[in-house]
Amino acid sequence: MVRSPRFDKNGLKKGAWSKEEDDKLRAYIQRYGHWNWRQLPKFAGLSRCGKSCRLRWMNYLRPSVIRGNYSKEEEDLILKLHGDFGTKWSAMAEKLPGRTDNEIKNYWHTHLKKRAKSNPQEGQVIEQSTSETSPENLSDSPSEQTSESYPLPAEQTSRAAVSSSYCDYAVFSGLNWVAEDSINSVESFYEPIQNFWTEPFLVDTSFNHAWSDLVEGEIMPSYYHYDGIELFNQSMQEMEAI
DNA sequence: AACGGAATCAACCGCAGCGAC
DNA sequence: GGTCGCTGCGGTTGATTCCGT
Repeated sequence: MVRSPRFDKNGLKKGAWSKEEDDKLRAYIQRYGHWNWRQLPKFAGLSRCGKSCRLRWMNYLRPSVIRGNYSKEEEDLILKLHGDFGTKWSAMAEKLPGRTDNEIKNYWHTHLKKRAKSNPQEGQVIEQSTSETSPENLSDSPSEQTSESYPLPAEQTSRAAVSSSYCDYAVFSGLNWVAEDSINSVESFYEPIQNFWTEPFLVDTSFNHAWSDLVEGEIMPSYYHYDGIELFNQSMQEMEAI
């Protein structure tokens, strides 16, 4: 089901991701977030292009991604959203927290396209019966509508509330932490890396400033050499121990 | 049991949009 | 206003699995 691994002319790996690669990417983003997808694989020690890393994270490794069968309600909503949005899969994904655009797209092509074709009226029927979940009535916050439309286990609901970017790695690590929360909670959880959290790239925008000027081939900015690599390796060991 | 076509889904590719300079 | 780099999106591909014969 997955493409066999191979290397392109630039030495970048393509094809299926190994568990080791997944672990590296997950651990890296858990620690540092995805401050720059293009540079990320270099610092994470991956022979992948940034695009591939981003896709793997967004569609597979991201903690808020729900894997598993689609419920009848989800199917109906996808049918209806397809009527509203067409092939705007990312817009549809926003209304289906935990499902990725790629996943919805695949599911549409493999399951729902035929259903929609054989019963073109279905979307309209669904629209009437599920008017409370129509885009116009949906909250701007995906997580809010999720908890109403599709009750999720508490853990999933809280995860869905923190959907992307720099928050994901914190959620993944089980911190139940969101951006607005105090840094203190993180510091107390991860005592050994408190310097990391107080360094410049703690703040979203500072990621770029702190990292974008790196010299090619330099693994970490000099002032992060110890904390960065050592703690990254430590993180990997911690994960393996779990 | 063996084969072939259909179904599935992770991953790739190319392009558009956006912000920075 | 033009160019460049980066990100995200939608369409497509291809390896694997499933299922009927």
